[in-house]
Amino acid sequence: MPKNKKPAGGRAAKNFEPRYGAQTSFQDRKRRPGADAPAKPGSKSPTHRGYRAPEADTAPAKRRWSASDRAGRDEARGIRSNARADERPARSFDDRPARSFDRNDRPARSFDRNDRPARSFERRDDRPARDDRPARSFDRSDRPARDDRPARSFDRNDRPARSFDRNDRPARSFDRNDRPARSFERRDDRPARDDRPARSFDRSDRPARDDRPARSFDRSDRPARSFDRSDRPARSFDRSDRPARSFDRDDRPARSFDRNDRPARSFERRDDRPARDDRLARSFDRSDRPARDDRPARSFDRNDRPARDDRPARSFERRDDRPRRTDGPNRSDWNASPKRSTEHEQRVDVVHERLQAEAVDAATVTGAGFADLGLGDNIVRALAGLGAEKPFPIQAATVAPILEGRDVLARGRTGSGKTIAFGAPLVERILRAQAGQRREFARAPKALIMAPTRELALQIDRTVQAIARSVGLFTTQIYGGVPQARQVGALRKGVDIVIGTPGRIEDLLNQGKLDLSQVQVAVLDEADHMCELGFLEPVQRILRATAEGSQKLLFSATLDREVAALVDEFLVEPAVYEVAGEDQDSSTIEHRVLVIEHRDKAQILDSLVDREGKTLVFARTRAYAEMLAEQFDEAGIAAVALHGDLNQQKRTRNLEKLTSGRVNVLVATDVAARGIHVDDIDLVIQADAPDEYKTYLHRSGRTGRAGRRGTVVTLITRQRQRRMTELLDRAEIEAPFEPTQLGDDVLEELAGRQLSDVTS
DNA sequence: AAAAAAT
Repeated sequence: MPKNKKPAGGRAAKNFEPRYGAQTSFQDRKRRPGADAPAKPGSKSPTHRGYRAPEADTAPAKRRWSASDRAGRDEARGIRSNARADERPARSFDDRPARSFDRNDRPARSFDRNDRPARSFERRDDRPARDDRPARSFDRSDRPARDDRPARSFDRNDRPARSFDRNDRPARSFDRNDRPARSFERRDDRPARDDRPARSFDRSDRPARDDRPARSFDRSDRPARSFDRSDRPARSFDRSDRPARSFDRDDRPARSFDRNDRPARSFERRDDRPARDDRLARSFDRSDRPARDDRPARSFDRNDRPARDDRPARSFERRDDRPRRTDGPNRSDWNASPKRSTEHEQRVDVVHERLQAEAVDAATVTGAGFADLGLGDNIVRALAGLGAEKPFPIQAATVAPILEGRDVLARGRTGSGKTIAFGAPLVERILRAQAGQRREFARAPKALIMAPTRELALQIDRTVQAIARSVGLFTTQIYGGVPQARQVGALRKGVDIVIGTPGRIEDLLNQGKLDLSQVQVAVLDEADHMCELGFLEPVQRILRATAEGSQKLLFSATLDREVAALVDEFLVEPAVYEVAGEDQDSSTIEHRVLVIEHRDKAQILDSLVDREGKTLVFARTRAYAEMLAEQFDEAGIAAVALHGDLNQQKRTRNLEKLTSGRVNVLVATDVAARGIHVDDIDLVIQADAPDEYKTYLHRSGRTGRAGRRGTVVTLITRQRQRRMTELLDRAEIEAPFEPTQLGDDVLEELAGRQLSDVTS
């Protein structure tokens, strides 16, 4: 397909060949009547190869300049007047104005890669392009248009219209429904895959495989993947039934061999398995969780926790506490609606084995500074500039092994400083690897960081870029929802660290515009999430494109065996870390569950959201998130939404509105559940309870960051109490269930929480 | 259900 042609061109782009290309296109231009002026100096360049580089640079640059010139230089000047006043005059003095122009932009750009200047730059690039594709440029120039449109506020009022659009959206969601179809294709592909990593596939589908007809039957049965997931428990059920599976396990020894080099983790695990039966009683004691009875698998996992025995006693205490919890709210209600609960039981929430980790005691590492951990002065200064004077425990734990080049798995709870924990040593490592080498034009990236959402990728870049620039390394973001041109342009010039989301990364990879073959360090943030359906396979393909033996770093607040699919294939003797004493008892987050009548929900949300501090509201669907934002607006509370139905510009802008405090209420889907850091969110409201305990942990982790206080309120109906209890158990969270009606004091208390906190 | 590519 045409894509196959592109890679060739793209690869060539790294060498000088594209320049020939540029020259030819330049020569073409030269023949055009309109390009006379730039043509003259450039026409010499092909004949004087010695001068090729500078002149070739000049020529295309001038071409660009004249084009944008025509398209509206004045406007461009206006936009950049400040920067120009500072820098441009001097440089435009150079022989090669255009080039120096680029250079000028570069600082600006790298500066701005996050922010806006890049935008203005992009605009300029687009302008010439606009002639070619008016429609697109129109979309973009939407911006000016927007200003013209009082429409924004009008939109709000108009939202009926929007909601009308939304009615159209079902069509969209229909498209979404097509996706399953995609996954269908994928499934079809899988057979082919049996050749290679069939194992991950094996794992989930093994039972089904034997009965392949049944599989297809399942599929037709359920449009729902969630059914798949719910099958997992079933799977585990199969486990016990099936020697076959244990047989599979036996097959793994090959794999486990790889592993056995590693900490006895896997070993112990295996040793534990027999022991599990013995421990059943214990697990019963612990959880006496209803779910457990239903799900052998889970108790399995729990049993696996023997690892815990090694850990601080806290986990034990936890467990002792838990029975109390179940005493608490609503045991009688568990029996109240068994049907529903079994239905629900089939839903998502899978508890994987915990990774056995070396618990790093915060006390042992206090006192050590970043410099002591092996980071250079510039980086240490950059970290201080980011407000990180002293390493957090997770950082103290991971920096040294990462610098050693080890593969690392790290679990640190939300807001514990994971980004710096991998970002700083990653930069140091790349720096050391490049010591003495010049930064070449069009050099291929040496490090790759992947995150599940664009916002998170952006946020990571903000941190990592600050560190990287302190030592002269460049980062770029590669994520979807925005035009490729600027990203590709940055890659052409050469970057050291790529930060992005899997979709666009793979896209550019396939187009040959992104070369990962030089990547020495690959990071997966929210690694467990990246191993979930829909993410795992692209991530695997991307990781396979990195350099042989590249270092892999997997981070998440909820890191567990779910990452096994990646660990088995990509990690060698990984070091596994978590921070001792990081449990909910030591958390700064207070959890509350309000049991409400569904008919009161809207008004209760209104009263909760009507407050002073920053509030993040989670909804399950995009449509509901949008609806709630609208509802709050109509109730006189400024609110914006964040979800995947918005274009990237709106997403970015709406999140920024909360960050900057222009609004205090953001209603989001789970796109904002993981990783997003907004400094002072003190209340998280779950308008819809999450289905997975991990989701609960991540959502609630948007508050209480870096030791601040925060409150999480979850609204549920009576029917949901049992599920909620189970979920909180898995999350190891204690939360009172409070029957709540409109006008109850608890609503006032929660809405005013920030004020009372300030006084205390 | 959501997210992640673009069209």
